[in-house]
Amino acid sequence: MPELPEVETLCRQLREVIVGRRILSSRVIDPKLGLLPPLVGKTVQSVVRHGKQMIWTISGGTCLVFQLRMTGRFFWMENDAMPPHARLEISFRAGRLILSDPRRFATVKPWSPPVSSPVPDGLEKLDPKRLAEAARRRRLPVKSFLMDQKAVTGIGNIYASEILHGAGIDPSRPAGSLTPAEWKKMVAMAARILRKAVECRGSSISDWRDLFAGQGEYQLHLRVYGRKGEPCAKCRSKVRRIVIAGRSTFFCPKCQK
DNA sequence: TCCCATGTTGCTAA
DNA sequence: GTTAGCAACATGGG
Repeated sequence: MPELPEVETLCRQLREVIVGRRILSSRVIDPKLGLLPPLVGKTVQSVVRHGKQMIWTISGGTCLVFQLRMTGRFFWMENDAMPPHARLEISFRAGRLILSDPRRFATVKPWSPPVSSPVPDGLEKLDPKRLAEAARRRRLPVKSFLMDQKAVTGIGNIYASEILHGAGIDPSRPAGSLTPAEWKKMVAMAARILRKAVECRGSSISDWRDLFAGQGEYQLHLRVYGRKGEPCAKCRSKVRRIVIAGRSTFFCPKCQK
């Protein structure tokens, strides 16, 4: 489920309620999630995002790396209710944090050193020249390249379609065929769209909810994703749906070349 | 019943 | 080495 804007939203909200707070108890409800080191009495020192991963630094030097995959969500609970599909519960003085995950794809892993990565993040200032170089001579569809977490981190299926539409680029084009000007446009659109989506606290197209169970609003701004057969916002041609690498891909055949 | 789903990994074959 | 295609993971909604 969550792509960069959704994970960023959770990180920002989590910082408000758990950073600097002591853990009173922790309980892995579904062991498929992963095993946790002892956390009771420790403090959450920081919550950062890299791509779609969320990384907590815990006092004493441990890091926890969360991957929410398709349906993982965090909920902050200040009463005794338990959301459905709860997989992990961590209690603080002010409330409980629940990781809920219907499809059970989410993972958490302890990690000893600080997590760092040379892969540029979609919210950072991407460098069009670096991207063009990484894509050079590659024939895979540019949409797959954008979603390759080893090329750029954080862009998933929804925002890939949106960014390509914004940049006017056909998602099936070989990644290596884009001109420097097209990479420049792509980087500008990625920054604009992802920033706006973060401001909107993500896209609630089916069931995404933020830490406080609120809906995001970016679904109201989606131009092509999920809009098969509807008129393109730019040229009124019909939006098409195709499948690339097994994933639904939405684009306008007239204004994306 | 079937198809679809905001993700990732691993295998096989071209 | 690169890429496409597929299955797997597991569950719920239309």
